[in-house]
Amino acid sequence: MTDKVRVRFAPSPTGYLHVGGARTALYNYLFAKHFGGKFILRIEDTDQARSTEESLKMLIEDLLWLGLKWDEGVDPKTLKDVGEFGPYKQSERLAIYKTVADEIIKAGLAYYCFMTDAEIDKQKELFKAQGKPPHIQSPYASMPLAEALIKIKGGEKAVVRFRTSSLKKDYVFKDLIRGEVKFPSDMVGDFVLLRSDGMPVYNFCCVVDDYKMGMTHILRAEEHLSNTLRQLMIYEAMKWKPPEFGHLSLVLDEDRQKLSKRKGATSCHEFKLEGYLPEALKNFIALLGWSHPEGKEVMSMEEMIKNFSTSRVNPAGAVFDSVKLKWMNAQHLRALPHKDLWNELLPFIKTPLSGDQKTFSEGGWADKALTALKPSFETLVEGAEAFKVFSEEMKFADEAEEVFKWPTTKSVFEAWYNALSLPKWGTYLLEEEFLEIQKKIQTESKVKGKELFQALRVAVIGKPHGTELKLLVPLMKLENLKHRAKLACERV
RNA sequence: GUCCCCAUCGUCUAGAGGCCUAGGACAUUACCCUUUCACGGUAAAUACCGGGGUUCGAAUCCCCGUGGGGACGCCA
Repeated sequence: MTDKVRVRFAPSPTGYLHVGGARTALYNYLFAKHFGGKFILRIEDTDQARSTEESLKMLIEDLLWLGLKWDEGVDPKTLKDVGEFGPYKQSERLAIYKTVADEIIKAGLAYYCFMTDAEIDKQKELFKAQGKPPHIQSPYASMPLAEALIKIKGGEKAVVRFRTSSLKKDYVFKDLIRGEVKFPSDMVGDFVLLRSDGMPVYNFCCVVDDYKMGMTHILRAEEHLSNTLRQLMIYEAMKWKPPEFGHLSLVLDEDRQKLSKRKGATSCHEFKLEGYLPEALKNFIALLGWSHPEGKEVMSMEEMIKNFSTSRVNPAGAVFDSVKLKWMNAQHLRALPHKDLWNELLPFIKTPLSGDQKTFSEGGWADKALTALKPSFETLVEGAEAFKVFSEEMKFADEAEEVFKWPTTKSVFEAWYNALSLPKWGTYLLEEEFLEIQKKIQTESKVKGKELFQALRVAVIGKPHGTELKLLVPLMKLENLKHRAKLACERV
């Protein structure tokens, strides 16, 4: 086993990656890369009712989109194992768990339990009524192993339970994020290691895998904090040295509840569809519980890796603020070189663009269009919306109604239309040509100020507010401008 | 119910006993830039959950409350 840092992200594949899970994955990734260690993806699919290959593919898709590539785990395409500690899917490691369970049974630290669900429920209710903790007290705890084996040979189903009754002490460990945490051993009852169908249970396979896969540090969500006691007991039973643990706080919604699917977007997939950049999502999620030593907020992955430390991870729960995420996205969007921004934006633009518009070149159409429109959108979806002005039919906004009422508007619209109809223009109007027309309308119609500018804008984009016209107009095809001007004339 | 974790502006946070008259960011408001909007700039407003200790001195350490969260599964 190596001294190098080895950490893992161990999701159970039940659908797209949730932002809470994404943060756990990200912190593990940052931690691994910070120390030059390995980031491993392990698939916890022992709950066969919920785990499907379809879900696994969705999960992998999100992880890759985020750019959190793992060094060991499954191949994204074939789902075959990559790395020397495999298999990495728990459903393929059943024999390993069985061997370890047998060892614990042989040592007398676990036993076969034949209790039925009904018996368990009855006992729990009884204990609860007596104000006792609802811990199972199995009558089979004292059954000799040979006897239990005979029952099993006879076809009876049994779970394997870990024996906690003989352990009477506190379990203490130093959490990387929370400091010393102490659990009394009677906090838990005899818990299940192996289900009656032979499938291992989370707390058991987690320990076996973390140990066998050589994990040095476990960074996981707080909901697992109390599970650590059971896991520590298993490490002790096997005389294995436990890794170091760090428990991350939960990501909460606006009501300070654990983030759930019911309220807004919670999966990375949704943010991808809404036009968020993975770099922005990662940056934002990283800040949900971690901070840069100098308080820097907008960061690249390199900066996060360089500065990541569990000592700067906050133990308190963090509310997911989608407004700030949007701001963060805008920051990353605007910092992107136009060529890259254009490549990101293009798949979101559904309206037709001509060939000269689509192809990016320095100082070309797309470059200029981004300069003009970039400050007005914060997501790629909003960006695509902004680009509709170049190809989609114009709709007049409600705010335009007031402009239509001005007595001067009709003459502005007509002057604009007439100017555009002159035969001397090319496919596009140049900025100087537009300014010239504007000037001409002003002097000839004697309209100025907002009566002129807002009316012109309504004739161009259907709204009195928006991008500076001298930037926008030269990007619009003359025929489009003419068409729109005509529509405007028809309205008054 | 039992055990565990957590607690600084509305939100994310800085803060390791004196640098705190509590700093930054998002959001909010005002102003500036701009014949519009957005971007950008400047400024304002807003927080140490409560009570006890310890100390010359507490946001920071300890205790007790309170509040929030988590766990108590043949889920993970």
